[in-house]
Amino acid sequence: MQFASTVNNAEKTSRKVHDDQIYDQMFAAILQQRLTPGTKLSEDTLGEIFGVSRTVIRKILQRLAYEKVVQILPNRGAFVAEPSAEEAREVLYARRVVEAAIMRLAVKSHSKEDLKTLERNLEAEAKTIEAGQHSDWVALSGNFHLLLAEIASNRTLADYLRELVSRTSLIHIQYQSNKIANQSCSCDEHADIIEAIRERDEDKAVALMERHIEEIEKSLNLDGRGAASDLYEIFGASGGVQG
Amino acid sequence: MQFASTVNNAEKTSRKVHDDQIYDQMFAAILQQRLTPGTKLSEDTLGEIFGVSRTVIRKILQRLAYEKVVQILPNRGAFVAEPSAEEAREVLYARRVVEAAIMRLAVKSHSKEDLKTLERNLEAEAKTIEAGQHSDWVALSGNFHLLLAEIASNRTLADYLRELVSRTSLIHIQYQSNKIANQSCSCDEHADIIEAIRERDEDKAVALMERHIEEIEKSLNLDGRGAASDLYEIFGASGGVQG
DNA sequence: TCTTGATTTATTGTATACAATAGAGATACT
DNA sequence: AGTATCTCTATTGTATACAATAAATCAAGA
Repeated sequence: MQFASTVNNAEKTSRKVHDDQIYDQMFAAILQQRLTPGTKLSEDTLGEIFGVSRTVIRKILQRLAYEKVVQILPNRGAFVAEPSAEEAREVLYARRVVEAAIMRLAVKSHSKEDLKTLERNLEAEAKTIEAGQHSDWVALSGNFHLLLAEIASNRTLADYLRELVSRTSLIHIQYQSNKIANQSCSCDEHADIIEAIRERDEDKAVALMERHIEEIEKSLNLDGRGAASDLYEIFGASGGVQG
Repeated sequence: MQFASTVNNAEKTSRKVHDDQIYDQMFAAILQQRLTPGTKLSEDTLGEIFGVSRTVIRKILQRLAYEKVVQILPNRGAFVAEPSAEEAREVLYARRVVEAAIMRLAVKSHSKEDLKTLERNLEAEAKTIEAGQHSDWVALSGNFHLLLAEIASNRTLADYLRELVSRTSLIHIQYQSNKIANQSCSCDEHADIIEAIRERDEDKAVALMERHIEEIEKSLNLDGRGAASDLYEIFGASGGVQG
């Protein structure tokens, strides 16, 4: 599966590409939940796995840290990020803002070809839902938003959105509530958005998108204590365990 | 002069701080136009200047590159960025979007103390204009916007704005037109914005901010050929020089 | 004289060696 | 037994050595 704009800049020198391949693998591993929040990312280990020295691993970790997907603690090393509930709310607010702007641009400037691309993505989403391939669906769902950013053709906003989408994936992992029911709704919401774009109804498309992101936020469990304190819920609110 | 949030994360290990000091110096040098767009940033030279190895310089250059203040060309090295006219328009559009959102938050959540901070900054701006200290004014003017981001207390948006403001400084250097007259107006525009915030008139404050950023864009010379082709203007549109 | 090509040189890219730090574990003491 | 301190070890942070690349210089030919 190939998604939009995984690699950004990179004039294609054979060496640079190698770096980006490792980056892509780590990035994908985190978003597909094969690396879960809090996991230690040892430089030596990663170096051995990918057959490169710590030098190049460190560079990649710093990039991931800048994108807030990884957290680097001085003298302690790198860990898969564990976004707080507050950070989650910030990210979703930022997404509402950025995606509304992208939507206005996309509605104005989209071509028929763009609509087809969106529809192809939508079909793929539907298939993964039917097949119950959850992590594939998460990726495709994020990709829908990134496609819109590409259509809007504002590189700056697109870069921000890419960052926000990947952070949202991490947030989903940490704060997914049991009522995942309305995640399948999201597919319909995407369909409605495509329709509004086709009609070139800017305000409607923006409203739908804002509502869509609100739904995402609602589907999260941001109110209780954070994931770190979940032990209280897990073991019930009662007193001692050994007593 | 100390500006808002130059250093972001940095748990204060003595070593980490050292890195950030070098980063701050380079960042400031670029924004104060002591390093102009296109300047080569040699790793060896910078290492000698700051008394560290290339390792740490490379890390800093990569961070600056991620912030789009520096451009890294594979096997060629790092250069102070030379934003294109298209990039300039993108950045200013992104600013309009991000700052409108920040403004809504700031209007809602500001304290009296915040208003005083903004007014102190405004006074400092006025002084630098009187004294004709142009580069100081540019810095303070940018700082006004960063203060608003702090008041809004959405770290994600604040980080984006910080990046956008520094890129705007570079854009100003490359595309400043001769009609710098309305730059002094900006000070008044800031004053109006503070007033709207005090009145807690959200829509008015947002409208003023959007207009303010449009003014900034208007004051730039984005329509003609880019800075690279400026030689044509400089030597006139005529034919040969030697003939 | 201008262009084309090979050679040299300067600079970046990567690996590795060494230094500094933090955490784990052991030991001594209360 | 529990706590505090010390030592040791594993890992990160930094410097440096070496490899690879690109551009600058120089030479040769048209």
